[in-house]
Amino acid sequence: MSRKGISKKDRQDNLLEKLHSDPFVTDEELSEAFHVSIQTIRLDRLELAIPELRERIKNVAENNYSKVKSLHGGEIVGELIDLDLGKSGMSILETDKSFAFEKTDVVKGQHIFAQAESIAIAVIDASVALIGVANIKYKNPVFAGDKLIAKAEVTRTRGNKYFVWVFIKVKQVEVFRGKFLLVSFNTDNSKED
Amino acid sequence: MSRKGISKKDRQDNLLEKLHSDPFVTDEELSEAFHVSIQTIRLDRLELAIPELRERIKNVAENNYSKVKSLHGGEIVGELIDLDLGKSGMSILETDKSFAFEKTDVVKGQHIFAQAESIAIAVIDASVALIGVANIKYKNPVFAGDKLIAKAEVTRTRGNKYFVWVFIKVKQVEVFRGKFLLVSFNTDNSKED
DNA sequence: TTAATATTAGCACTAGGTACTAAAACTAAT
DNA sequence: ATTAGTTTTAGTACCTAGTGCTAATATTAA
Repeated sequence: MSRKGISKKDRQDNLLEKLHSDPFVTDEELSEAFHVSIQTIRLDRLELAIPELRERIKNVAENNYSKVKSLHGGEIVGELIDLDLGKSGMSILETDKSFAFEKTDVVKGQHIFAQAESIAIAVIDASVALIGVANIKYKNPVFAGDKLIAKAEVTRTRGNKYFVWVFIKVKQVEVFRGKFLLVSFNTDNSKED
Repeated sequence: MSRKGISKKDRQDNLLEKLHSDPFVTDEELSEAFHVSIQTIRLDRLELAIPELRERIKNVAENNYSKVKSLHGGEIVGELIDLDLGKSGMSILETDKSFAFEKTDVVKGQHIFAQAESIAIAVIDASVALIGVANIKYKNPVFAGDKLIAKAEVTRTRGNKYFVWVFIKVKQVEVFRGKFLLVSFNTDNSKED
């Protein structure tokens, strides 16, 4: 190994790590951080097939643009594959490492819950439903990579209240079940506050 | 108004709309779309204080990077303000329109659930806990802008099982309560699969 | 000492701009 | 129609964060 600084291999390993945790660093900043010339950094990126800063930023923007929308935005969590409005519905959610705890690869409950909630809302009417009460059981842990299949069924309707059961399975094995009480608002004439 | 094409005002209105729905368009593409020179587009952007393409992309990337992380990533949902490990904890989550349904401004259950789940996990130990069973009640709707204050308390411990109650309030009014059963893994010696 | 590998340097070129000046075209009012 | 004002177009120099290339210099291993 060289006496001045670290070896090429080590530098490239560090480079990968650094850019993974912060994709917003320029070659110049990297060259200063590693005490090498800017050309060395560029050769490293070439070898490791890491795109330039602007491409990296664009990738982050494009990837997360849709991700945030589907998580945070108005859309359903998971892919809607069947819907009989007012009666039943199904959705599929393909999980990956980003849904899970790093150490255990166990998918966080919030994502399973989000899929269940959103299919429950979808079978009623996404725009005007609010969750009232949910009675939830996680039967088995879900791991990153598992494909979650959620089934929702409306069991009772009373006025603007809907009772919806949601079951989620992974390879025929039930991992979640929950009863959702949804209350629909009358957005048209509800200015009596 | 000019006979060739549209007025300046209309073009600028359209420009704002277009860039809002798709921030990834270059000045050149815009100049072609509006049948004006590239300089006109740049003058328009200057007047409307719209940054250049690269800045726009960077903004999208930076905004969503943290959002996705806090929603999707390993961190806690909400801001941890108090923690007595193994006993109790508190967190605050400030909501905005992005947490809510567009039409009703009602905050989605998944976000409230995520805050509750993550404070429950935090009081045990974020790295090795998994949610087992949750018994949930939403007492009152939460609206965009509300500040959610979550309190978690460990009520019972039995082996690697923990019972945690979580209450969430908005201005002293309880909006959520839930009982979480957390099961901690022994990641050190769990290779007996 | 020689050969191979790693690093640095320099140059031309690129996209997608900014900042500025100047000319041309269109519009409205007298 | 002429003048004044606004709007649009054109062109130049400059910027960042690069690519792609060639060539020279260091460093290391045999």
